[in-house]
Amino acid sequence: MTVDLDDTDRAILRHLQADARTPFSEIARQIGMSSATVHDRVTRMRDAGVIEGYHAKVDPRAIGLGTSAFVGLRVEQGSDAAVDRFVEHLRGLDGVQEVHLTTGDWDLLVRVFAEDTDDLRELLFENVANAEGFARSYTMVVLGTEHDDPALPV
Amino acid sequence: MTVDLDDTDRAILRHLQADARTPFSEIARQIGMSSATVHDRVTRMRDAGVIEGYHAKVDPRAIGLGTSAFVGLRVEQGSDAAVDRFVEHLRGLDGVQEVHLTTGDWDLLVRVFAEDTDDLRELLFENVANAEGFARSYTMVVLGTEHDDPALPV
DNA sequence: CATGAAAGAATGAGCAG
DNA sequence: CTGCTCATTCTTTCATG
Repeated sequence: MTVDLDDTDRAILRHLQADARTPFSEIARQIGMSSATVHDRVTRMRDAGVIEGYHAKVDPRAIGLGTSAFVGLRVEQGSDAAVDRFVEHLRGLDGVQEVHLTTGDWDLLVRVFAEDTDDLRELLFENVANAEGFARSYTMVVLGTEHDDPALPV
Repeated sequence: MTVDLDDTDRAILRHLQADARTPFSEIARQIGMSSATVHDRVTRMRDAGVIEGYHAKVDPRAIGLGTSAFVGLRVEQGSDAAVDRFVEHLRGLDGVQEVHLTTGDWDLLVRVFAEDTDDLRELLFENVANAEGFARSYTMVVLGTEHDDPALPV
């Protein structure tokens, strides 16, 4: 699971995190290596699971998802199995982007997207609060995203 | 800001969200259009800001970031200017990936990555809690990410 | 929105340090 | 073992209908 990465690998990762469609030849030029080498390193990092994928980042508002929120969720009698079943249910819901198990007041912290507050209410009341195992929720509506850099510090 | 997207655009977005390096020719084949058309649509959506970018998704653990957390933050006398200054400070910190303004108990909800709990403590105590305007924080350590789909439902 | 052509990139084999 | 050169194939890109 742990992978050895040298400075070359890290430089490549920085480029691909910033723009996953940068031509390998361009990355090669910038780090002073041949594109074959870049190709090689990238292949190795994909195979090793360091690079999990390449994804277009879409503006939620542009596709009509103007509302988003973080929702803290508590599951009844937070047993492992109960939480698992609940997570499975959440995973199937449109608009649920991330589900995290966390320490603190809730068992789960969930990131959701919705068209508007009506849509959000529907998602929460009809699809989350009605689910088996649900105990209570705490919704933090996102008023603004001030920073969102998909790149990790490599 | 609002852009009209037809079914073709949406199909293209689904492909690029799932794998941003899918050749346009392959997308074209799957949606029954020429690659020139796909190229055209993609260019338009990039220019319109619908597609904000393409990013490699890197496994945090593979690069030594085994710990992550959501941190709720309260800013002293939560005036706009005070929050803005605080956000600016957070933006400059390594490991701070997202900063959201939210409703609820905190002014800000922040997603952070760290090497381990020691590194997380350092980030929070030395770089966040010491900053001007800081009032209090509430840290939710991520014990597990059960779901993390970068694709929005288009 | 498609066709077709020109430019450029990805990919893989084999070679060199 | 790691990176490079080279050649093939495939993709991107753009002018045109």
